[in-house]
Amino acid sequence: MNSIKEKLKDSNYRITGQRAAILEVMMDNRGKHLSAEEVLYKAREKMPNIGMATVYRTLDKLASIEVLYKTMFDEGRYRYELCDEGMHQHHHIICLGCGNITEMEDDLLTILEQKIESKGYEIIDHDLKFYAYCPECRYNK
Amino acid sequence: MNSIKEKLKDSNYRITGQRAAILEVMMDNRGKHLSAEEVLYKAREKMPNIGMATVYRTLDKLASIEVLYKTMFDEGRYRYELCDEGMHQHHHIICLGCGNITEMEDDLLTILEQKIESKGYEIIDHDLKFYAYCPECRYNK
DNA sequence: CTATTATTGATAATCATTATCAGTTTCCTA
DNA sequence: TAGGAAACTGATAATGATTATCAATAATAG
Repeated sequence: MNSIKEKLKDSNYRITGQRAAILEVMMDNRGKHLSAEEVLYKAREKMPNIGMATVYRTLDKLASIEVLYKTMFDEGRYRYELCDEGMHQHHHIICLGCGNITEMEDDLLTILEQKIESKGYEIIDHDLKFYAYCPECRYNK
Repeated sequence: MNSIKEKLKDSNYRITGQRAAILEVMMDNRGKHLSAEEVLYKAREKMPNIGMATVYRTLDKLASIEVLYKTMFDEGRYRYELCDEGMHQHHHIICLGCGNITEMEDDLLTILEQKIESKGYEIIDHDLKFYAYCPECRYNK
């Protein structure tokens, strides 16, 4: 939580009411993957006049200083989640039935990364998604 | 190559001039990841009047019978590539410098998948991307 | 307190993709 | 082989998410 404030200060980023509201929304929804539209509606509960342009701008800004993580889950729109510490090695499981996204921690990819780096690449990040049926949807198929 | 024709027949899929052109484009560009727009322009070299709606329709149809593979690389648009045999276990390395996408074969994910399945999930597919600097871009940074 | 600068919301613009629809082609069957 | 049902096409309009524009407002440094 501290480290978020540090990141904000480090990037001479003016903390306004709307930005605080958006940050609050993201912190209230730790672990969830919200679309810009979802953030807009939730933020309007705290600040009714907030506009969608502000939401997009703020989310992108927060992603650029690594307070948020911005990903596209093959559905044609971006989703945002709060960057936790230890967030580096986390993967997503997307349920093909209900669409829910859950996370798993793991660190098995280092072997693969070493393989790639031995070919001269410098790896910055990775992104691993599993498409699956969750226990419930599997049962109801 | 045969298996493509089989897939087409199996899905009572009418093979027209435009579809042949699009398939040709994809086969000429084996291993590349083309956007719909790129396919359109390349297909127009073979058939000048082909329309973009046809390209989208055909690409999606080919993806649905697993002749093509449709993915989104975090840039807001879909890309298509020919499904090779043994395509199942292949991952993408996206260069953050030049944007080139290369592939690697591997099979280390089965361990992870077993872990997830032991929790009751049924895994259908996965998608692993590495964001990196390729040897050349790394050198010129 | 005031000038500079960043931020905001409304709106229009953009970009990729999808839907619509009338005209055309293909295929099946009589 | 003709004729009709069904699939396919291209042009165009519509959609949905995101980005750009711009005048008005708010925050900050001096």
